Amino acid sequence: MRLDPIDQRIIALLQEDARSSYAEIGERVALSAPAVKRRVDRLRSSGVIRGYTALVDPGAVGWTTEAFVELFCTGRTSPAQLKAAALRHPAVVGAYTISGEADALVHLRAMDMSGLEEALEKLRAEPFVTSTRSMIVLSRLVETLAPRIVQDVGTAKGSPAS
Amino acid sequence: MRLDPIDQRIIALLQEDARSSYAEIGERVALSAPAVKRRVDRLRSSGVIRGYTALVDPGAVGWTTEAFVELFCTGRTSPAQLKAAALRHPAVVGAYTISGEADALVHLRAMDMSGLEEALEKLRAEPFVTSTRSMIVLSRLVETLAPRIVQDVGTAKGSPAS
DNA sequence: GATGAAAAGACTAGATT
DNA sequence: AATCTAGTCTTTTCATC
Repeated sequence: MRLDPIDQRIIALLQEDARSSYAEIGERVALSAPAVKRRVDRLRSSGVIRGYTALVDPGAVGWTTEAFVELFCTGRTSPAQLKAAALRHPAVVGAYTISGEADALVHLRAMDMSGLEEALEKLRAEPFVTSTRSMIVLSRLVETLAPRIVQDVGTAKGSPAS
Repeated sequence: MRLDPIDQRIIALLQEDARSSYAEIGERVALSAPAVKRRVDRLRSSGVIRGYTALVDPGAVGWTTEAFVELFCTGRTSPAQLKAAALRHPAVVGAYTISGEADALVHLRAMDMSGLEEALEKLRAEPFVTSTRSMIVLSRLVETLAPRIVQDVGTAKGSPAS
């Protein structure tokens, strides 16, 4: 799907505040509210915008412990298999197949250290996991929950505009 | 700040769809719309809800390449120093101090491999970085952009409710 | 094909009970 | 916390470019 500059600005505005009104957005992109709504509807149905979410302070809701775990797997473990396993474990908030020594990297979040330990234990019990290497998060320095949109299409070379 | 079960359900509903109306939420938690708004306002001003954002498919906006990079730093590099550096680099979408061999883990997102390379190069140029170890993401299997809320306070032991 | 204008219905936000 | 009310927003329809 092709995104024109107005689409991009609308997406950026919705990333900043997903609850802003169409009228508000329209004001900033010089379009009427219905026109904005039509574009947003199209962006949603085409999958560019997957949804809207509230950004919640993990600590405030009791989610204080997290870790990144490198997974070493048996010979031929498929990404689909890994994905299915990741989805089975509710503590998994991110999972990626990666290059390098390990086969996958899993991002775990738990309420406390014992919860993390329990989640890790369950993960290690997966039949295809041969070993793991854990990196416990000591402090979260930065976390951009939504991918920032490219502001300058074609000119940017790997660095998102602020 | 204390969250009662209704607060938690409201948060969960807003995480599912940050654009749902107060009336809609009120229906599902058996409260009037104004009552829901008051609670949401309180959650926002107390910092439990930090904001609302649109979830955008990174690929759809040209953000196709990512990596996790372990940072090895000089003797005494402070978390504050790391954080400041991370914020200077727009490709950094996540940064954590960690236990284990490395001192920090940085999550990078770029438009393509050359963008990633460039971002990595800049990161390595930071004076406190002695070496790095990169894990290029081959495929994103799972990514829960918002931390899931605990549904059963006190009973859950490290695993978020679905 | 996309935009703007207008109208009906729904929602928000503040005051009151 | 619910109700009420005025003002605003959303959403559909329709005409226009």
